[in-house]
Amino acid sequence: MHADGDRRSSRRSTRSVTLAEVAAHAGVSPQTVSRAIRQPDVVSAETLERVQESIRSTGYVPNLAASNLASNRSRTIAVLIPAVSASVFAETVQGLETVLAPHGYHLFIGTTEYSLQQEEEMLRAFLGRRPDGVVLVGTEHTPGAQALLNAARVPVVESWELTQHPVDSVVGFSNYAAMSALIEHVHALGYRFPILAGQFSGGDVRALRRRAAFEDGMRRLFPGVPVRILDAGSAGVSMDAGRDLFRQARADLPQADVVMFSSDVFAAGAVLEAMRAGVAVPGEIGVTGFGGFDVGQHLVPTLTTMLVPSRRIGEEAGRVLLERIESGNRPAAAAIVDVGHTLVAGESTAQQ
Amino acid sequence: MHADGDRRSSRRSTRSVTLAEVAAHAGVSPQTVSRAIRQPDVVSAETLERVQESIRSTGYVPNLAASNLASNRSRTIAVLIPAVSASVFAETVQGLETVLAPHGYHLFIGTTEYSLQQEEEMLRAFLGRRPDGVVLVGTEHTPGAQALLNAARVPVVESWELTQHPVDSVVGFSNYAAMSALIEHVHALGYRFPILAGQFSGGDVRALRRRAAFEDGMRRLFPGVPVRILDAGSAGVSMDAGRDLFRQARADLPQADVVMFSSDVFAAGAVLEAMRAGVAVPGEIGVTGFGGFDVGQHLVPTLTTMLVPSRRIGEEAGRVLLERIESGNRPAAAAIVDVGHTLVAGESTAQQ
DNA sequence: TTGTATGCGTTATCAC
DNA sequence: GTGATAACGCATACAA
Repeated sequence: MHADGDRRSSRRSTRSVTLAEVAAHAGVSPQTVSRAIRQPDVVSAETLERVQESIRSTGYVPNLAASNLASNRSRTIAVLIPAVSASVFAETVQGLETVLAPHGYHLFIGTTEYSLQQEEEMLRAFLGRRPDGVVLVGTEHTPGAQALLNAARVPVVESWELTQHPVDSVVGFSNYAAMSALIEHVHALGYRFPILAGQFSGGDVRALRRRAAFEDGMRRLFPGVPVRILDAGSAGVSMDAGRDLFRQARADLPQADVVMFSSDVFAAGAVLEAMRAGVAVPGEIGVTGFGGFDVGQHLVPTLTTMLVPSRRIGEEAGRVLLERIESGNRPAAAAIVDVGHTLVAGESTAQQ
Repeated sequence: MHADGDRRSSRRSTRSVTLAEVAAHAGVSPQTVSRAIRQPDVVSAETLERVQESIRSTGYVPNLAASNLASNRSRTIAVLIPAVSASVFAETVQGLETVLAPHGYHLFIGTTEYSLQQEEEMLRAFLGRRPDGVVLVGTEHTPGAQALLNAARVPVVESWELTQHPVDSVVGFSNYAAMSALIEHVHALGYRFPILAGQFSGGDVRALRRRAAFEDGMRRLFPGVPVRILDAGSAGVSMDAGRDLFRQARADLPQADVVMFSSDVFAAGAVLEAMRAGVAVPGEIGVTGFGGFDVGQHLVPTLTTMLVPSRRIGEEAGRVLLERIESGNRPAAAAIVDVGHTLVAGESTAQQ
């Protein structure tokens, strides 16, 4: 036993104000200060006033690491996305933040750069923070990541895809169904030789799903037509790459009458390249995108695309997490939320 | 005193593996496990091997909240930006992440929605996490926020602006100088009646700096020419708003021969609206943007703009933080880093 | 309504 | 090279 109240300088490194100091200042016990903060209505009015005054004058900021340790709740959500600078995921993060911040949850953001291996590593590091929830992009993970998630006993929301067997819950849409709907639209317009262009070797699993839908759609709707796919490699999703893909399509596959891009970013680059090169879209060749980005709807011609509710994915994921957390994470609450997708019939394709 | 090693169920809520359990499994003391993780070279080879094996087989994930509490280091950086979905700040976050993640620092992201009041509130909440560093956007903060920052005794990097008197360090560029350079370029091209269009009532302090530079530039370079500014209100920065601003400019200020937008997003919307409306840019009217976004350089015509190194701001901020943290945050290390800006003379303006 | 005792999982200190 | 012990700052259970 030792005398308390004084500062033994042995370990003390921060000079930040502690709850105990506020208590001393207010002439009450630490417990009362804690209560005054977290359940103000349980404390008498005078005491509350005195404590609040002490908090103000001492400049007390509660140490959430200590709170976390003691209460085993971190009020933290770990979010792993392929890249922050990819605007679609930024929208999702914004959606999460909008829903979670008002409830006192803060977001840890990490980027995987489309690598499942890196996802596992970041996950391991993030789980050390004992988050109250985890949000991932995609439904594919390394066995190691799966094991970590299962062991963590924390609500997990996978996103941007759908599966009947999520780790826990999932909020997204079917990339396969969305791309299928798009190629059906192209077929209905009377196009005869669609090709797919995009980036399929950078680790983006969802792009691969869309490619599979294109391939299956070709065989189903365009029997006899060769299935042609242009791959930008792993150069990154940029308008520059879209421009290059479009040039390549014109040069190597002149028979194609519509180029379906795996992202609006590529498609926008293509439409602008077409304009610069004097190629009429949709007159000479049709173009479709994927994503429903702002820029596509302002282009001349506007883009035919598949609109994906990026922000809503974040909002729904946030709601699912809150529900799971509040409910004490009982298994029954697991959810599969399909946010759907919307075909946008723009001017970059036309009835043939 | 009590017997250790067994689990008293009274408080225990997590069933996650603890360091002590790993120690028991390996037949060593907890301290040795801790060392094996953090200073592997201090532990004997056999012990190290045994501990690592125990970590693997138990699935141990260190609790960083406890580590934080004991070591008084959180390996956490608090980042407050106006909005995640604004791509420029997402780039900055990406830059921060790139530099900091390899050093084991994780990012807490919060959004202020361009409100200084909200910045203060989020800051208060974030400081409770005891971050090892703080990154803010802008050099203007509420007195309350200033007080919090000073009391926190943590490296702080302000960004996206410059000042001679930062709270601590600052990484950015002069919005005033950048806009001044742009209007000088417009003047050199022979334009006679520039107007400014953008959003100046949404709380974006940096946009106000640019507006001030425009106003001063007008008086200096275009004496006698009325200073006209179109404000989009607080509707948000979107291509839609850019389109509307352009229409308004054509309708209300037909004498203007160049519209200077406060963001490339507005300018891109304007250029595309001009195309749709059959207005020749730069033939009938010139357009400039601000930011140097990807889309602007692919438009037809390409955008005359001021390129801002968003990502580099994040990278430099990360480096400054690392340096400050490693050096024990001694005041001498404070830095003022000017990342500069680059004029991009595009096709949307022409010699008159 | 308020106070006391104790544990949360880790690291720092110091002894061996 | 390894271990025992005492913090770190707060929240929970229980007592008063």
